[in-house]
Amino acid sequence: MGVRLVSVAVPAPLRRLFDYDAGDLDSARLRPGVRVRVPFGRREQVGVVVEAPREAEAGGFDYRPVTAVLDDEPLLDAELLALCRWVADYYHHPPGEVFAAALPAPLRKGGAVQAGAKQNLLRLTAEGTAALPNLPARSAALRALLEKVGDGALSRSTLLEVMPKSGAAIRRALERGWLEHVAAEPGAASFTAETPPPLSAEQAAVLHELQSLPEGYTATLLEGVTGSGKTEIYLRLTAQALERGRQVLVLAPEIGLTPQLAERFERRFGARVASYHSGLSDAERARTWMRARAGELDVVVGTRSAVFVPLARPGLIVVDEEHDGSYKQQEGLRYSARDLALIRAQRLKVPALLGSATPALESLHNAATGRYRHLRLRQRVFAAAGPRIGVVDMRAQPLQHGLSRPLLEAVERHLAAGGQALLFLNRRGYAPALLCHDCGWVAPCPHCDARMVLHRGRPRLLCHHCGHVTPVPLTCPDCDGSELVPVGQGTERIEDALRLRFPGQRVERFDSDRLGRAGELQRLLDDVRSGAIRILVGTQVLAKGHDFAGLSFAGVLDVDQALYGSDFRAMERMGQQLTQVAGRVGRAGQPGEVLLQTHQPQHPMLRVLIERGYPAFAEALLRERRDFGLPPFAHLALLRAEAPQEGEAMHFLQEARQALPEATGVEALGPAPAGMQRRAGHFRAQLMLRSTSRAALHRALDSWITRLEALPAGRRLRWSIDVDPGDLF
DNA sequence: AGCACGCCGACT
DNA sequence: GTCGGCGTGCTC
Repeated sequence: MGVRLVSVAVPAPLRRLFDYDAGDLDSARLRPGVRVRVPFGRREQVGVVVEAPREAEAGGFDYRPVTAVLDDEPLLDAELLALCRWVADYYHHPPGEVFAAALPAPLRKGGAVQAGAKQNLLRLTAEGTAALPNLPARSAALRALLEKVGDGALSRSTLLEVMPKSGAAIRRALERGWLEHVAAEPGAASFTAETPPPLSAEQAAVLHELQSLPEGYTATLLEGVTGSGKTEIYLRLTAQALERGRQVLVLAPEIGLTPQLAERFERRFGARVASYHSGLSDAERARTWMRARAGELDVVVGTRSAVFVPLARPGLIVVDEEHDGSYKQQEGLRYSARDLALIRAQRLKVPALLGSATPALESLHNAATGRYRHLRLRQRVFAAAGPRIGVVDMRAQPLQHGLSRPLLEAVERHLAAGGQALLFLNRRGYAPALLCHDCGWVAPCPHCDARMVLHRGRPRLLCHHCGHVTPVPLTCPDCDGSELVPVGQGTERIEDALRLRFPGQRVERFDSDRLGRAGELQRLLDDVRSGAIRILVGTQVLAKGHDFAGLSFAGVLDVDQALYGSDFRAMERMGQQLTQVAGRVGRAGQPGEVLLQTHQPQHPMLRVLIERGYPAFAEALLRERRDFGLPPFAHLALLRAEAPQEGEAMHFLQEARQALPEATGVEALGPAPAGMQRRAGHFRAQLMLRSTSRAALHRALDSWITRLEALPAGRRLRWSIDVDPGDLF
């Protein structure tokens, strides 16, 4: 007597599938991709059917029956299902957890979410157009709203993202008949669409080349300097895809960039566009996921996790700012959304387009070896040529709060000429350390090998690694001395210093502390564009893709910090950040200026970057990577471990190293304590595997992990595998 | 990850 | 004498 068994991915940290008795459930209902409720230990779980039911001999094992089938149609189509299985395989991650990562929370929990409901765009009516000039001065919100919509119809959801808190104004405008709802049309060329701007000759050439690619999968790296009009290329290609009745998936590195992108796509096509990122509610995400799956959306713009959004009619996948490190998830399932985007495009047989002004070394290498087509946009569309880049030798420079005189003078000069200035410092808070002048004590984090950072907005000491907070001590806990001095500069301190130095000029800070609330960034960006904000101080938030038309100066306050990062990607990131910051600068007809503060003005890599630009810099770095056998010339995987007791992680990793299968072109390095050994109360260490052969690396990982799971030492601590690690610490 | 089972310390 | 500490083992 046989049984019918069905393989289910159950959300548990176990690298295997579980078989259930299909009972008398119809095989047509238990298709792969369908969610099921199944008993699992003492509880019930929602899992995903991964393989069609199969007949099996009733052996000694007593399989438990499937409790309920949750979907009539597979929730995950064949492509998404295969993608998830591939991800579980490639990242050596528990399959159930991969499915959990791919599904928005409500679906993961077994809920049913309706797609349906057509999307409405808001459009300015004739009455609205007439009312706009006569609005009283105090109706600022209403005016801003009507002006925004006047530029082209937008959906309510995008509107709320780019203009937070405009909900009331929208309601009022609808009541007064100044705005109206229009149904978003499927595909391109709806009546609401804006007219595309003319292309530069260079853009036209690039577009022509992209449009004459063969059907099916192609991968293209679009290397375009800031302001060269990459987005316009995305839009034109999207137009083509929509005309063919296809959907487009656009990935952006961070939440702050998606609303503007979504806005541009909506404006252009009046089409059915939605954004997908962690700033949205679970319900919104689930709805977008379902609508994309049903083919009701034409364009999805989203961050990392959007790479798992199903597409009913896939036509194009775009990865904007493809070099950005935030495409790599840094915990749990450590996937790279950029890499997955390419895998998906390949499997879906659609083109993939990777855009960046500063491509990742991996992508440049892929282009050089012919895996990607390499297209370039070298000219800026509006601004004059790239900025003049100068270096301030900080040695023997008197500093005011980390600001040198040449830098302050440059800011002054540019402000006087009507420009705006940006100061970049990748360090939040007021000061990175608090020091006792009497005994030399420095406030440490009790849980990490790190110093507490002094914050002044809400005065406190904060650990940037574990979030530990303490009040600011008035006296030294060691010697009772009362002279505690903030050492070094963070963005808050620079902000204060600039306010003092440039009274009457609006200075604003852009970092994750300041931009905590959703929409705050959009508001500040509006004030930058209107010219109200004269000086911008901020962290990498400012190096990411925002356009500032009036910016004529950028200062990078601490280049050295990046020059001596301990990670093998530190130099690459430094070059990308400097180039991105420099790219923000320059107005029409005026080239702009960049100053880099450093104690190492002769640093060879810095010289290459400044004198010969990012492409030459990247080439030099690639040679270095080749010499040291680092990616992209070798492939890495990391076994990370952390334990509350010192030495435990190292001990486990020693055992793990012993358990490594016999050398098969795979080399083990370590174990070594992590760069910051103790973090959040855990001691951390890692063991690196390296191979020039991806296949060999994965073969080794496969058998190794099986042995690791059997290792008793492994059960007493947390360990994880990181394939293609983004950084080594 | 949960959740139960199991075998040693301070409480009504 | 029990309540409960978290080590260990299992989940079709």
